[in-house]
Amino acid sequence: MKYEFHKIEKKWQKIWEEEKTYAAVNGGGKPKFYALVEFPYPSGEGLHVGHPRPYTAMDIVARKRRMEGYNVLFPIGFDAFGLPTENYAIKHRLHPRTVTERNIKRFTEQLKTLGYSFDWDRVIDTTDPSYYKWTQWIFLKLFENGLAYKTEMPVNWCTSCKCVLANEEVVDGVCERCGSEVIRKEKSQWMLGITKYAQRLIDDLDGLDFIERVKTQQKNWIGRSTGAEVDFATTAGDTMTVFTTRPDTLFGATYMVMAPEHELVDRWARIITNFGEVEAYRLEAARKSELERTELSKEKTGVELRGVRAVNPVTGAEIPIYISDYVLATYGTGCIMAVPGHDQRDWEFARVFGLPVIEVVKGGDVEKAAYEDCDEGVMVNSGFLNGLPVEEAKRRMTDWLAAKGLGREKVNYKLRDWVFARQRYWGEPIPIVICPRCGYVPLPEEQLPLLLPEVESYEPTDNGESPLAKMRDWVETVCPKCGGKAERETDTMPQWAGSSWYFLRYMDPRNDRALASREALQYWNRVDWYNGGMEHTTLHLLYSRFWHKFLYDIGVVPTPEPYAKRTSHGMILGEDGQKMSKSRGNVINPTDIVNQYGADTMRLYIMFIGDFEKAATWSSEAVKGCKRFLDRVWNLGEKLASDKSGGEEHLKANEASLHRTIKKVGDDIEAMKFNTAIAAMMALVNEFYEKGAGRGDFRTLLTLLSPFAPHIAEELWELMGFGGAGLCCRQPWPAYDESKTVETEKTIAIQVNGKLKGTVTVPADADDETVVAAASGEEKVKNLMEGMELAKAIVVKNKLVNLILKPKKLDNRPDGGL
RNA sequence: GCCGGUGUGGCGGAACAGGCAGACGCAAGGGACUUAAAAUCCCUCGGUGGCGACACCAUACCGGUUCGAUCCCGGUCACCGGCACCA
Repeated sequence: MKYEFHKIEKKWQKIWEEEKTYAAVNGGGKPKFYALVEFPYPSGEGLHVGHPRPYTAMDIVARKRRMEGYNVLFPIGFDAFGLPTENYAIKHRLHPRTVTERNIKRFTEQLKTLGYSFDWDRVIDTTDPSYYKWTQWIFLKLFENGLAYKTEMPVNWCTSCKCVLANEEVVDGVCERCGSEVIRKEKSQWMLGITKYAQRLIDDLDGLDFIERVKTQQKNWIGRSTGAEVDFATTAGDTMTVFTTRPDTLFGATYMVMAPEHELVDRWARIITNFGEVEAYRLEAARKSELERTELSKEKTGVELRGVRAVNPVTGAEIPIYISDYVLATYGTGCIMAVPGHDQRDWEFARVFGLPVIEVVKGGDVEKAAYEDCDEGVMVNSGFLNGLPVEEAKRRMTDWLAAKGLGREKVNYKLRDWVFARQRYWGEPIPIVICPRCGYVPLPEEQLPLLLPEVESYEPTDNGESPLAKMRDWVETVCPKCGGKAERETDTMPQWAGSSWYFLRYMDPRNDRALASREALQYWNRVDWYNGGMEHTTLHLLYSRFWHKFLYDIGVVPTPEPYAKRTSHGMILGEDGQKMSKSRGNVINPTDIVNQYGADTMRLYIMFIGDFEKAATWSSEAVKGCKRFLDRVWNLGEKLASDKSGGEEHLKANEASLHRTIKKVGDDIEAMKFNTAIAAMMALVNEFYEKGAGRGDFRTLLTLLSPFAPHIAEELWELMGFGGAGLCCRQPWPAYDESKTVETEKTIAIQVNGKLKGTVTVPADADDETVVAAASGEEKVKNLMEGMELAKAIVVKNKLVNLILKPKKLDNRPDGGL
């Protein structure tokens, strides 16, 4: 009989579905384990070969945990709001709902052919009103707690999507999604106060089992820096407060710079004698897109504000004030003290405008470049700081400023609040009513979900308003507070909203009274192991940690952190080593591979392809190797099945390898070294072919293989008649005996003077004398020892012996020869 | 520029508390079985020299520590990822 994977895979998928083999139960005596993968965006292209890599990996982990006796929750769902669907719907004159349903159906079918052990009873869809009701509910809670607010501010505006973007969505000055130009636009926006959580988002990383690069990337993104705020008096009477990480260099501050947008510029409009010139510069800066602003960063530009000067609080000197776009309005206080001697940007600006450069830290040559080093160098030209090292000077100056009431210690973050509104249709409506008398009024909870209205056209508008704004009978409503005429908020939430809490919904997906019951939240507690892409580190992963902390603070969830462990997989590249894309024509469709070789081969290959954490290049040729391996397993199984003894004997010859393989496969799964786990099983099968195998040996192999290739494992399990009606995936994970993983004899390497000369077989754990004697007895070593004596022997137990030889002293020669 | 990471056969990749470099697989070559092909099975497979048992050179490059270095240390080069005028 041939290995008919099509028939076998369909058969077992049907059985698992009917038996609900992998359904999780909320409660019971077993310990719980929550394994999570990032739920897919159901795009029109269907499943991508990038999906099966993390999904198969976590499926293997989930299956192993079940065999180890855990009650496993391994859910899946769909993150279905979003622009591609909406754009596709517009183009084909369909409703986004229709498109979404069709895509979800297709994704579901494709995922099912891969035999994942998802709990299909818990599937969620973020666009389902019974789901987004709770997304809206969380928004109301954020609003209630002052963490959702609306403000007028410059935002990133994608010219093609006609929609604002979060800072995290702007990459290299262009839209992360469509690659179009992003410009700055002044707009009234809903914001979420993630910056209030900045410190906790850094601190709590310490207790988590996240891979290191995720932690550092999040820390860098949040970008904490400590320094001081310093107040500068001005001749206009207003105080200019700046943030600096180098208060020690205050004596070297020779001028000030403000962001062009800074409000003080407006306030001083009448005092500034060259206001026309200033306005012109401001207009020019505002017109620049993100891209231009970063690209044109070569030469510093700016305009002095004539008529106003600032006073350096330590020197008492009056110094000029400039505006320049190298100072960001959104960081710190929007203005800086410039220390051209010790900040390269200030140095460049000073050179363009011929401003004085004062050296206040000795060690560099401020004529040639700014000297920024903090570790070496002592203070000069700095009054009471002279002679101090930099770190000490920072402390002294901060204390001095605090004592005088001119400054204070300050921590700043690069992280900015989260722009939480999109001017598009296919997203969660924001449940807020704008009342001319009461302001922003939250919708009462009982009115949730606030449904998306049926709209004729989803076309984005050019004036920056959501398509919902055109739905007058939806927009016009009454104020829940005063009952007067009012309007609904017409922006929708960004795609990141639904995915910021989805893992909680899986715990209790059909609950209509809460996002999940208290018991369910308590029971599943938090995700034990979450695997996902590095590209989500500063977006989804950070956002969802923020939401979770908020939910913890208001007593909804029992833990301050949502994920105990986070790992990440590398990308699958096309056969040409390039990122897969339609335009390159190098896209691999996993369903094609399943049809040609079967799901088990697909699963095995995607895990065997290389180091899980690194990018890997797809090879259509190499897939065959995994298929051959399964063929060999199948053929061996058939042969053994014909033995009707029904016994489960083990061959003594396989004992050590078998125990070693159990250990290796188990350890490798935990370390996500799936490629070497598979290699170990391949080696074991090769050994079975050489030495033969007992039915018991094969039984163990099947249990090890079943998380990787579950269909063939079940079929052979049944064919062999193991475990009666019990499925292979219900068997306990095999145990190994450490003492049996060691061989009784070891082949060790012989080195002479550090060079490999051969090998010798000795009993395991043989002592040094035995090893040296055995090595010295080897023919080749004997020859090399001719005329030499053994100076030293280094023995590494069970591994190697190194004999250090040197020429024999001719000690019978008479001294001096006299 | 800053912060991470990675450089190993024709290819994907193993081996890292310093201890036989190249597991496992792909491709390639040879052989067996076939009328033939596919499939399967067996053998070879880092480089150079030699008929040969063998010798020498090889883990991006240069140096160091060590009995011994792909691994540790110093320097150089290349590639990948993240951040990027964050004061």
